[in-house]
Amino acid sequence: MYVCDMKLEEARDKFIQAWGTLGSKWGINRTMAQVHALLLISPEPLSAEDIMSQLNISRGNANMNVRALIDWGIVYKELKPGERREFFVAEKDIWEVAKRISIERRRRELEPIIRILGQVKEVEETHEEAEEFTAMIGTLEKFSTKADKALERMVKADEHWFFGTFTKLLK
Amino acid sequence: MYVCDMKLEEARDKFIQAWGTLGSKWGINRTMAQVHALLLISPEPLSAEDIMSQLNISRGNANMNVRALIDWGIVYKELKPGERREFFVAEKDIWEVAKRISIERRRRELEPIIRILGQVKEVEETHEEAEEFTAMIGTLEKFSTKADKALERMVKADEHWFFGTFTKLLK
DNA sequence: ACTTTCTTTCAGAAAATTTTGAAAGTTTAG
DNA sequence: CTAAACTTTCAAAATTTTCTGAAAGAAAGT
Repeated sequence: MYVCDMKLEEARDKFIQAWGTLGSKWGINRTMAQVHALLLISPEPLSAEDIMSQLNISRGNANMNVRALIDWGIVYKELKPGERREFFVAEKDIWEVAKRISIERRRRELEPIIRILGQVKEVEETHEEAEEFTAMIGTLEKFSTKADKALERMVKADEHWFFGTFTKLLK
Repeated sequence: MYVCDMKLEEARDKFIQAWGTLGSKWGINRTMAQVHALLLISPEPLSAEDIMSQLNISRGNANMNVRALIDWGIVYKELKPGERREFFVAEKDIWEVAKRISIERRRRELEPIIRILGQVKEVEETHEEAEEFTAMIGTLEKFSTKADKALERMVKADEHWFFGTFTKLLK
């Protein structure tokens, strides 16, 4: 093994590790984030076997997390001609990745809470105590809806979706 | 127990539950989010005891999570004259809450990854393989830095806008 | 149809995170 | 100083999440 390879491997590992940690702080599991990191920095498509051996994880785990990444739309299956097995590549356009993640999280997390706020706001208004409660729920609902709309606009806008609308978010 | 109280309690519970679930999807633990929800919809400051009994959690757990919320700057200690024990109130201005959360997450999560990307980019450039790697790391670094700056600007821009409405929201 | 090669599933195991509760620490009052 | 009233800490227990690996499923070649 060459000295220079060592350095590159070290850097790769460090990056994969860090990306995994970041992911786990954002409600994405560590391994899923690591698989994503590995695919991001791999110039060539990787097979399930590659992912398993490079990250030291089981077949089932690798499969589950690759599938989840495909669900999120940030990893693609790739078939090589003359090869039976599947290979995987990450979406390399980071803006696209961020966009897809924001779409997914909006759908999975923001929308459910908005729905529940709507339900909960319909509590009987016959008590004084309820007034403060519904006022807060109303505020939260307004906020969530605004955030939701802002995200939606962001995603619909083109190339500069992020900056064009992100800075306007709170105005 | 009155029928109308039931309905309000139901709604409160449902909201607390939902907020807890949301939190757990965002890397905030369920109980911490529930304590936050409870304080958000409580017109009066609550004591540790109140939180323990309303959420059915232990003293240690209540204390730990209240402290974490205080660290995040979205819950405050409040001392009542003539009372020995401490009471807690949530920041009721949702924009302020969102701002504080974005400040905290930027500091705790975005900054560390930017630091690591910087380190990792300094890998030896003597191999062809390394080129693709450093290119991707560079892209990620640029993206993260931009996101970081955007968040910073957002928070700063908000400060101006925010002062106008600040006083009237504090009752 | 059968074999080979690869993918998916899922129940149980392992790991990580969260919670508890009792003990230790702190503060205030007398 | 001592007791009373709270708050904080932390090791062990409970819970939740994640991972494994063997078995079942699918697809392609012969």
